[in-house]
Amino acid sequence: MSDIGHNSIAPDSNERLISLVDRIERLNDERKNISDDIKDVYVEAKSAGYDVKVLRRVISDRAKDAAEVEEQDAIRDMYLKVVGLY
Amino acid sequence: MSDIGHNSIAPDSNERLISLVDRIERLNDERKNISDDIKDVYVEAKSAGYDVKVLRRVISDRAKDAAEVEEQDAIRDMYLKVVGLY
Amino acid sequence: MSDIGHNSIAPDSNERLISLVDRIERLNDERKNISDDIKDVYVEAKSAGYDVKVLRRVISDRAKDAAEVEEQDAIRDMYLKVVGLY
Amino acid sequence: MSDIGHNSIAPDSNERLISLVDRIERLNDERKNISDDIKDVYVEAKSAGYDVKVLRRVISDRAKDAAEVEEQDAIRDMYLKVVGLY
DNA sequence: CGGACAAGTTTGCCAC
DNA sequence: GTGGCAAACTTGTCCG
Repeated sequence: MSDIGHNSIAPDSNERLISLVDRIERLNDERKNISDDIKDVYVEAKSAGYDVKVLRRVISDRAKDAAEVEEQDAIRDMYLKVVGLY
Repeated sequence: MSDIGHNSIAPDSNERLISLVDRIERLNDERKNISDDIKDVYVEAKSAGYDVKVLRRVISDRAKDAAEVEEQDAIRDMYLKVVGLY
Repeated sequence: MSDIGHNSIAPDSNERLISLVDRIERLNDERKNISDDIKDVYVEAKSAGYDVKVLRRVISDRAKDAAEVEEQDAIRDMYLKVVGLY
Repeated sequence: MSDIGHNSIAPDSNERLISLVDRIERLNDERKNISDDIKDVYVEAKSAGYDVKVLRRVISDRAKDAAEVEEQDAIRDMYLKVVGLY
């Protein structure tokens, strides 16, 4: 009886599994390299005198749509108005 | 010859070391419990309809002094003005 | 229409928000105090001649070992589930 | 006096800031594409009948095992240093 | 919506 | 003592 349909261990072949693992691991490596590149750019920004923390926030804001950013800012203002900023 | 002053392994006694480890581990546990309590309060806030993400931001703002919050907001506004918010 | 369920801004009352903020800030303070206590114990350990870096490692290892037990059980269960030996 | 070194707001020029933001956003996009590719491979693995959760575990374990080698060396060095056996 | 995974922030350590 | 580096912990996001 075939394993297919039983959520089994080795539905196809060992080679298939090895291939999948290799591909994922390779992609993970690529992604990590890009993350390192991003880190480098932030270091460069810092060297140029920019405020990295704020820069991250700006990047994050641009990733959302403008409406959402403005709404969250508005909520924040309301909360701060209620509890005060001390 | 005494071990003291040699940055040695067992400067005093095993009991002393065990006591230190126990105390630290107990404090770590307590700290974790408080972290869990904090998490619970945020869950409660969410249930009450508050925006948890913004709430975290407000707590964080209040932990800093007002001047710093305003300065970071100002920098953010400048950056966004330069690159735009799209 | 009620704001509840819409990720609203001021769902209940100012008092509720103030209460939540106070509780979180109080818990944050408690947690910080415990962190300071932990720091103190490490200082004491150092005074007693222990190597703090190694001591941190020991604490960390013991915590991981404890976590590892459940972890290993989870892995075993997962693998056994796949193998089909319930 | 120059702003550089003061965590300044606009240390160089608008073009510089725009360039930095563009580069980061481009890298973020690349990284997201790779993440999507990884996702696709997992979907393919699932289609082939593999248990994705277990597969993730295997990938994770292999990464940890690799890291563990250096880690163990570091621990050994640390402990040996304390024992005084250089 | 809850739990796994990734990102970001903070904290402690070390070199200067 | 300070500032950069590394690691721990917290927070946010995404998938099931």
